[in-house]
Amino acid sequence: MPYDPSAFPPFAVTVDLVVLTVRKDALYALVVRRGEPPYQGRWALPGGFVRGDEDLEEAAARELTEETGLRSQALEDQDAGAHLEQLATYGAPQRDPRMRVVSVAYLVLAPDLPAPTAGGDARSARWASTDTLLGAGDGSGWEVEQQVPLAFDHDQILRDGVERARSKIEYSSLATAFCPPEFTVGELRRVYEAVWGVALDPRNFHRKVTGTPGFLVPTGGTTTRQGGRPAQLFRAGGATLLNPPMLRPEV
Amino acid sequence: MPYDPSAFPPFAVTVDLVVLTVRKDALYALVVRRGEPPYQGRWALPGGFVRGDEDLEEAAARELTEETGLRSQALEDQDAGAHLEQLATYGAPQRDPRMRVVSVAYLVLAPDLPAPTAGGDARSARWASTDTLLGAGDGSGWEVEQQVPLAFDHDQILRDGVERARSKIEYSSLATAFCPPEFTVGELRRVYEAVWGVALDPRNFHRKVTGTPGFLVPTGGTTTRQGGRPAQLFRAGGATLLNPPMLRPEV
DNA sequence: ACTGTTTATCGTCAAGGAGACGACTATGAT
DNA sequence: ATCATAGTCGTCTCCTTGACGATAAACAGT
Repeated sequence: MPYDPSAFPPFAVTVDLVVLTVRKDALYALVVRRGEPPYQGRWALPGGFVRGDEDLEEAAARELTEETGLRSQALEDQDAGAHLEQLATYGAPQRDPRMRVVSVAYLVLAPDLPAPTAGGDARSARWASTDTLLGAGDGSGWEVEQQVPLAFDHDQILRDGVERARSKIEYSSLATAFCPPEFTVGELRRVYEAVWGVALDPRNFHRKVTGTPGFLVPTGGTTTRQGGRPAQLFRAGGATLLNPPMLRPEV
Repeated sequence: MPYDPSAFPPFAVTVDLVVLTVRKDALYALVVRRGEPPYQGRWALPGGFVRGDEDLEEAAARELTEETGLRSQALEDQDAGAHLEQLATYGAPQRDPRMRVVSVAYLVLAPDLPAPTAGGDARSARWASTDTLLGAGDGSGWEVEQQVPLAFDHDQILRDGVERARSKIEYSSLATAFCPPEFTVGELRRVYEAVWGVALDPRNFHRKVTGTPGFLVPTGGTTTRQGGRPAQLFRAGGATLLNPPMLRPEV
């Protein structure tokens, strides 16, 4: 069958990025300010059109580098670079008022290090606390700063990304993607605490992560950067699945 | 900014369905025979183009009904109808030789009941064992029936769908989607055994599922359709998350 | 130098879940 | 009546978890 454009409606395909990091004991997401309509002046997730000859993940990695200077490696080698995985695809007919756009969202987990704004095409980018962005109040609505929703359906995408991160660190070693190449058990614990928004017992956490084969590999070094007694430094081990999982405390 | 078609390359967007069911103690997937090039005569996953005014999930539900007569309900009410959820999106530049196509795959879990082929536009459809389709041998390659790969990248999509189903029944009550509205503990156990390809201890399984609050609700009836002592009938309870999860045996 | 504070790490104990498996029950088939 | 088949209830042991005491090694201040 020859190429018959009349047989299907044309779509634009974009990638949107949920880039998460942990700083100041809270979960932060990268947002950029939109310089043009629609939603001009509003904050949005970074993203852009997929090129004609480019794979979806390639496009996501390209946008990530363009907007943050970060390199990604998807699942493969575990060296420097952020974790990147496909999140979900959003394609409601009216989600972009200009035309029919299907957006493939990717989730990126990165350590804190990168400078907030780096790349070229985003005029202004910043890290924003996901709690603030999503108005994660207790329902009483006392929050000082009334948050303007993100552009398009990006609030929903962000929510889905945060939820994916929250559940995924339960049964995988992905939390290490939020840490620098070398980190202490305490730093890793603070990642879990920030992502889940709970306090964990340091002793039980230490027992769990050091007792899980392949999760952590000691590098021999120690550090005192957190204050207190010097802590052992670790690298992420080869294990990607945690069995049994790290249990998220109830409610 | 006005609609500027030159600003982005046009894509076709399709949905592909991984429809899984359990029959004869094995996991089966729905495949249709392609009546036209490319891959003419080869088996493929059911699917089709997303219409211009249609949401992605709507398109998936429509294709499902067209090809199987099944109704779906996504996450919402838990009555008759198959479970439908988004799986992943595939968009490698050359995955369809005719043009640039991005396909949003959906996963459907259905009870055995439906007649293998129902709907209209698929000339020939059948249930095929996923083990056969994916050539799940032990690596020694002794299998009798040399399986021809599915069209396009559908082998990969099917693999991803099966893996999603396998992992998801661990920590959710989704296995009940493979069962008729009323079922016994034994039937539910056979679902787990078929999906995971392992044998489970009937006594421990019984204790686990009946002891998890909200998983199963007794209907009062009993049945003897499996032979042996009559078994209690249950419906799926409201709980969707299993905590603690059902543990998949090692290896 | 001593004291208090902070963070890391090791140990103990009790409660609960899971795997292994014995025993009993209620059907249909021979 | 006997057997085969499934379902259901218990028991025992091992392991993991959660709660929490105790010690260790750094720093800040007095």
